[in-house]
This record gives sequence, structure tokens and C-alpha cells, in this order.
Amino acid sequence: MDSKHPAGRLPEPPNPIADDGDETHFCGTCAFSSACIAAGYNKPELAQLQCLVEHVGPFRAGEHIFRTGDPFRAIFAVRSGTVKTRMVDKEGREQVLGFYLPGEVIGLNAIYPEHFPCDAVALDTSFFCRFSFPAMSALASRIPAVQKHLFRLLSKELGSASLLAGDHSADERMAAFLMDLAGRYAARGFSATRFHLSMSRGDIANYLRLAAETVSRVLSRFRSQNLIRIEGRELELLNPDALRQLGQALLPD
Amino acid sequence: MDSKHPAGRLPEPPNPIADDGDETHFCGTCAFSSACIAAGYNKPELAQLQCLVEHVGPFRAGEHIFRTGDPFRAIFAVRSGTVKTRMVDKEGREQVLGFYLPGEVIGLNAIYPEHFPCDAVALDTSFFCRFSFPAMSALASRIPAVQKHLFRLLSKELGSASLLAGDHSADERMAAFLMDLAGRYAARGFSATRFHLSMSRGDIANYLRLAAETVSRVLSRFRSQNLIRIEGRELELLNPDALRQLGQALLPD
DNA sequence: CGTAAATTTGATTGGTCTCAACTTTCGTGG
DNA sequence: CCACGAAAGTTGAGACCAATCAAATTTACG
Repeated sequence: MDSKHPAGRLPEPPNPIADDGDETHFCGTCAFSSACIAAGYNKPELAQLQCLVEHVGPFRAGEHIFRTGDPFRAIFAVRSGTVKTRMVDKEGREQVLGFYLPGEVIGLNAIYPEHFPCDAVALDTSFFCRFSFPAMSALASRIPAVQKHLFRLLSKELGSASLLAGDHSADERMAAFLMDLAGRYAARGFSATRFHLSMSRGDIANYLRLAAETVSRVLSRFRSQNLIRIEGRELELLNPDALRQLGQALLPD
Repeated sequence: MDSKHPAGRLPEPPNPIADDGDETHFCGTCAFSSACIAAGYNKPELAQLQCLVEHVGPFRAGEHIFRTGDPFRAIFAVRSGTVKTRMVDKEGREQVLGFYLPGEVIGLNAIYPEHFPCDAVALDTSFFCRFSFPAMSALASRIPAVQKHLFRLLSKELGSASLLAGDHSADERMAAFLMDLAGRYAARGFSATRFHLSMSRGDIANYLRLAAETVSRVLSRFRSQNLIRIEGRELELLNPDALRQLGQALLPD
């Protein structure tokens, strides 16, 4: 054990799987929470919002939430678990487009083409809130706050392409990736310094446009620099400031 | 003259600057056309749509349409000219996010942050239709087709990040870039095989995450392979099929 | 417990960047 | 109209980071 830390094993991090028994907490951290609140928990409109939501799942690791070419009928908020979206070109090469954590929304890029342009694959056992898009649009017409919320969701996703931008080194991209995940977990109320990487090294590499071997090497280097602790897919950020510094060119602010 | 083609100079391509005297044609190719049509050219709503549109310009090459941090109040449809959007990090390094041609819309990524997250810089003398976003939202609430159109615009832009995706060779990225431009010009009624590159080699390189020298080398190679003719910024695609083939991994379908 | 998949680590290769020099284009003013 | 300087673009040579190839090891799972 070359780690300077006492424990031989990383303790289990808090499991970022929403408690099905705690609707209020989950909804409070969901990307739709402000829309739901705007609709009014105590107004008749809420009933309509509830109407168009359907809880779906579980999906096991590797199962598809939707597939490329499926007709677009709904968007999905991740309720628990993790999802990757990906495209597969005709030579069979996979391209990972993004990872989605509890509270985040998938499927928005299907509105225009009216068919899903990518696959969504569960990385963990996952549950979702399914929002019928026609019903959601109709509601948005009647409740400006819901419309505004949808515009904001779409616009927000437009701004999140920056991890891939620029010709940055493997270290910069990896540091930015870890800090991005940390920030997104923190935004949903989970630990920002200890979490589980639901995706494989290969998926991370693919997403960051690196080779899987490079991801492994960078993580090893970060560990030897005491920037992180990592055992398998359990991660602890030991020096978030240094990581933020490393990835600053790719991170917001 | 090492070219096998008879003419010593490339003829001037059709100038993709909308004819101000031909409103109908421009609006027919604008990204908002279907919204305008949906609003109904002969209904009272059209008056409202006209109300919230303001023609702005000219902006000369190098002038800003908006700057990072400006409060978000409107989106802009390019009426004529070309625009690049870019972010500048605190070390002063520029990152080109995209190029926008006549009929395309800029500013959508500012809805969520409520401030523009990037600069928009004219590459040509340019004119715009400015759409007040609050007014547009209000109209969208009353006219479902307008709302739908905004959703589609936003979603479409989500799907257009693919040129940057993947770790592809300089040749693949350049070929895909040229074919993407060609397709977008064609969609607006301009020539798909002869057009002017309004952006510098440096801007192309930055956008494609290459060095300017690499862009220059790739274009020279394409020329020597008779895939293109290029003189300065005047471009002719001599073998679009081969270029599409080269860039297929990055192009839709 | 055994096999396949994932991960780590090492050695080598290669494509693109960097540095550098030169040419061309463009805008400006004499 | 031409001269001039600055910016943009081209081309070459060498260096370097990450990809690829290869192999050992660990982990996951039936």
C-alpha cells in the first residue's frame, strides 16, 4: 500500500441512488424541480404535470433507455443510476456523447430530428421519470414557467460541450472531467469529493477522445501526485483545488 | 499554373449575401421562416412577429454582435454575412465555437445563463434580424407553432457538435468541415460546390482543434489530389463524393 | 472456480505541433 | 499608382504527446 492514508480500503461513498421513498428530496434535486414548483404544488396544474410523468425502470447496466432511430415521444429525467449517450457509426465505432447523473435530462437532442439521434445506455441499475413531450409542450403553452424551464434546459445543454473543446492535454481533460463530475454531484446534493465512477475507463477515454491506456496512465499519475485516491471505480479527490487548476482552461469561470 | 482546369482564376462564386430588396426570398431561407409562416402571413399574429423583429447592421468584419457577459435580451438570425462565436479564456487563448451562415441563429446558448457565454464576431460585413427573446417567448406561449419552432432550433443546435467529436485525423476533420459548410450553403439556396471561406485558416484550425499550419497542409494535399480547387479563400469542391467519404465518420448519415 | 472483460504498465510508432523561414495578400498612405 | 509594412498563408525540419502494440494482472460474473 503506497498510499499515505490510513485506511486500506476506500470507504463506500454515499450511494447516489435516489431513495424511492423520498419523493420530495428527489424532486427537489431533479432538473424539473423548478418547473414542478412553478406549476405549483398546490394548483390544479400540478395534477397535469403529474399526469404526464411516468416512472420507468429499472434498467440494468447495459440496457437501452432508447436507441438511435426510435421515434421521439418523450424525454427522460434520470431518477437514479447513470446513463451514457453514444452514437455508433457504420463501421461500428462508438462515440460517447455524454454521461447523465441523477436529476439530469436525456433526449432533448431528439426534438428536432423527431427521432433519437443516439443510444442511451444505462451504466448502473437506473430509474427514470418519463415526460411525454407532446403533453409537456402543451403544458408549456399554458404555463409560461414550464416553457421557460424547457428553454433553459435546452440552452444549458448547449453550453455543456466545453469539456471536449480545445486541443488540451490528457491531464487537463481528465482533471476537468473529474471536477465536472464533482460539481454535478454536488449540485444534486451528493459528495463532491468521493464518488463512484459508473463508467469504464474505456467510456471515459472515448468521451474525452483519449485511448483507454492514456486514461489509466493519467489516473495513475494523479494518484502518485496525491491528487486523487482511486481503487477500481471508487474515487476520492484529495486536492480538488489542484485539479481545478489543472483543468481550468476547460471549466466554467 | 499547375491546375488542370482551363480558367486561370476561379470565377466569383454567387455572393451569399441576402438581397435586401427580396424579403420574401430571404425569409424563405431563414431559420425562422417556418415560425413566420406558422404565425400566418395573413393573420394578425404576423404583425406581432414583425413587431419583435428588428433589423440591425451593418457590422464590419471584426465587430462584435455581442460580447461575453452581455445581458441576454435577444437572439439574432444572420441575414447576410458570416459570424464566428468564440470564448476567450483568462490566459487570452481563443476557442472558436462555431461559424454561422445566412439564415442561421446565434445566441441560443445564452438563454440559460441569461448572459452571453461567448463573443459573436462578424467575419464579413453582416446584417441580422434581432428577435427580442422575452417577446418571442410570450408569442411562443400563444402560438404553439412558434414554441415548437424554438424547441426545434435549440434541439437542432444540440446535434451539431459532431464535427468536433471523436479523435479523427486532420484530413477527416477538414473534409467533414468542408462538406458541412457545403450542405449548409445548399440548405439556404447557395452553391454547394463553390463558395467563399469567410474565416481565416487560423479560425478554421482553432475550430477544428488543429494548428493553422496543419490546415494549410491539408488543403494543399486536397488540392494536389484534385479534391478541391482553392485560391485564397475561394473554394471549389471538385470531388464532393470523395470528400464526403473522407469525412463520413464525422458527418450525419 | 474458470473464463472473459477490464485495467495497468511498458515499449515503440506516428501524426500533429512547434519553431522557423519564406511568400503572398491586403490595407494604408505617400 | 506604387511603396511599404503588417497580417495571412505556405512549406520544411524536428520534437513530443498520445496512440498503438504487447503483455501481465486484476476484477467481474456465470
